[in-house]
Amino acid sequence: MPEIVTRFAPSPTGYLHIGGARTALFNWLYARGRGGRFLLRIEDTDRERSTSEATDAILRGLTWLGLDWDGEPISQFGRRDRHAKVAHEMLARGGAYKCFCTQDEIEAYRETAHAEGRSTLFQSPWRDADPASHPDAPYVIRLKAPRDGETVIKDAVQGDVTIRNDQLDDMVCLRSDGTPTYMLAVVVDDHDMGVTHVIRGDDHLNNAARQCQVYRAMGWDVPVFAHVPLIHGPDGKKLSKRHGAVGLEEYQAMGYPAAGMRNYLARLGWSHGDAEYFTDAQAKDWFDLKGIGRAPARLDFKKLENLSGQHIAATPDDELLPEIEAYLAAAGRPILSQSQKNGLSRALYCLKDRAKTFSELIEKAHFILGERPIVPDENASRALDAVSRGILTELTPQLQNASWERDVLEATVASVAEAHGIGLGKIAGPLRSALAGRTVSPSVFDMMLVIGREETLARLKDVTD
RNA sequence: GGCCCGUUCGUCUAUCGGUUAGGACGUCAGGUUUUCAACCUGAAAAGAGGGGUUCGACUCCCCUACGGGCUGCCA
Repeated sequence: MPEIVTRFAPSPTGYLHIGGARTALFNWLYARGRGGRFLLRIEDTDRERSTSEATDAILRGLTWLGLDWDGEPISQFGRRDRHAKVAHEMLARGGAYKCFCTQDEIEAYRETAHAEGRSTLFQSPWRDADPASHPDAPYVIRLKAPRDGETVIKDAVQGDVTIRNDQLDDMVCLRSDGTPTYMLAVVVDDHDMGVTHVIRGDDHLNNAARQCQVYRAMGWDVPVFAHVPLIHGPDGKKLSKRHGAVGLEEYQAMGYPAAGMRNYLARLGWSHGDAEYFTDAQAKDWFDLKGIGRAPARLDFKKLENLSGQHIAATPDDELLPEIEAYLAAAGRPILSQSQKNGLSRALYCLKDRAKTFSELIEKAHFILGERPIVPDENASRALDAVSRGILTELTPQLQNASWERDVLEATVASVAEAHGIGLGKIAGPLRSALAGRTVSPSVFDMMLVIGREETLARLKDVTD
C-alpha cells in the first residue's frame, strides 16, 4: 500500500474561509489517520489577486486550527517554468495545440453562438491547423480534448460522474504570456507532489473532468478524487459575508477553542455513526471518505457552541490559560496582568465547565478579573433587598470564623440562611451578586474559594455598608 | 441557456429493500430548587412532490420543483 499523500491548496486572495478550513481538516485527518503526508500548496498563479498578507492569514489560520503540514508550503507561481515545460511537452505529444485566437475573437464567437442558440463552448480553428500556417503572433496552448465519448470521474464521494466530452472545450493550459493556468498547474503540481488523494470542494467537480484529460494527455496516474459539498449559511444559500463570520480567524476571535472547531467542522458533512463529540485521536482513527455526505451542510452556531463548551471543559487547566491568552490577543481585548493570570488559573476549575466559548469564560470570570471595588450592577442591586442585606451583614463575621473548605462554607451560609427561615437559594443569589458584581459567575462557594478570605470579606463589606 | 451534483425532524446526521425511521444540537414541559451553570425526565419534530420497479421502498429508476456548482488567457 503506497503512502497516502493529501494536500490543501488555497488561493491567497483573502482570509482562510471556513469552508476551506474544513477541506484542509478533511485532508489532514485523512493523511494523519493513515500515516500519510499532508502538504500545503499556495495557488498564487493569479498575480493580480494574490497577496502575501493572505498567505500569512491562511498559514495563521491553519496553525491555530492545529493542522500541521509536512514540509514547506509550495508556491504554485514558483513552479511556473515546470508548468510551461509540461505544456510544451503536451504540445510535442500531440495532446495540445497552439491557438492564435485573440480574446476579442473568442468573445465574438461566444456572442454569436449565444445569439444563435448554439453552445458557447469555444472551438478553436487552430485545433487541427498545419503548424506551417502558424503566424508569428502570440498564442495560447490549448488542450486537445477528445470531442467524442465521455469522461468519467471516479469520485470517492459522488460516485462515478459521467460528463460527455462535447460538453468540455479545449481549455487553455498556457496563457499567451507564457504563464500557466490553474487547470494545468493543479494537475502538474498534484502529480509532481505525489498527491494520491485530492479532497476538495465540489465546485471543482466539473473541473475534474478536464483535469483527467490532462492526466491522460501526459500519461500520468489519476489520483483518487473526493469532492465534498460546500458549506452553506443558515439560510441554505452559499456561505458569504452577509451570513457573518466566514473567515476562520473570526471564529478564533469569537472565542471558540480550536479543538471544538475541529470537532464541529469534522462533523459538518461527515459522520461516523452517532459520534458527535470526539477527540482528535478518534477523528483521525475514524475519518474516511465513505462517511462524507453528498449534500451541502449549513452552519449551526448552537451546535458549535455546545461542542466548544465540551472541549473547553475537557481541556486541562494549564493548557487552557495559553489558549485564553491567544483568544484575547486575537479578539483585540486587553491582555491579562500577572495577578489576573494567577487568579484566573485558580478559577479555571470552576469556570471551564460553564463556558461555551472563551469569551463567555472571561465574562464569567468577572469576579476575579474585574476592577476593585466591584460595584454590583443594576440587577444585582435590585436583588439586594433589606433581608438579604441584613443576612450579608450577619454573614460577614460568620465567614471570618469559617474555614475555607467548600463544604464548611456551604454549611456556614446555610445556617445563617436557615436562621432567617429562608432557603440557601434565596441568599445565594444576592451573595453572588455581592461577590461578583453581576449575575453571571460560577457558584458562590467556588468564588469564595478562588478569591480568598480577605477579598470575600472586603466585598461583602462593600455591599453591606 | 447547456452540463454536473444534491434534497430524512428547525439544524447536523444514522439507515445502506422489510426499523415504532435512531442519535445529537436547538426548542418546549416537568424535576432537583442549596443560587447561576450543570444535571435528570419527558414531549413536539423528518424521508420535497409525482410516477414507476418490487410481495415490500427513505433506500433502486424516471419526471417535476427547489438548492448548489461549472460553463474564463480566475482559482
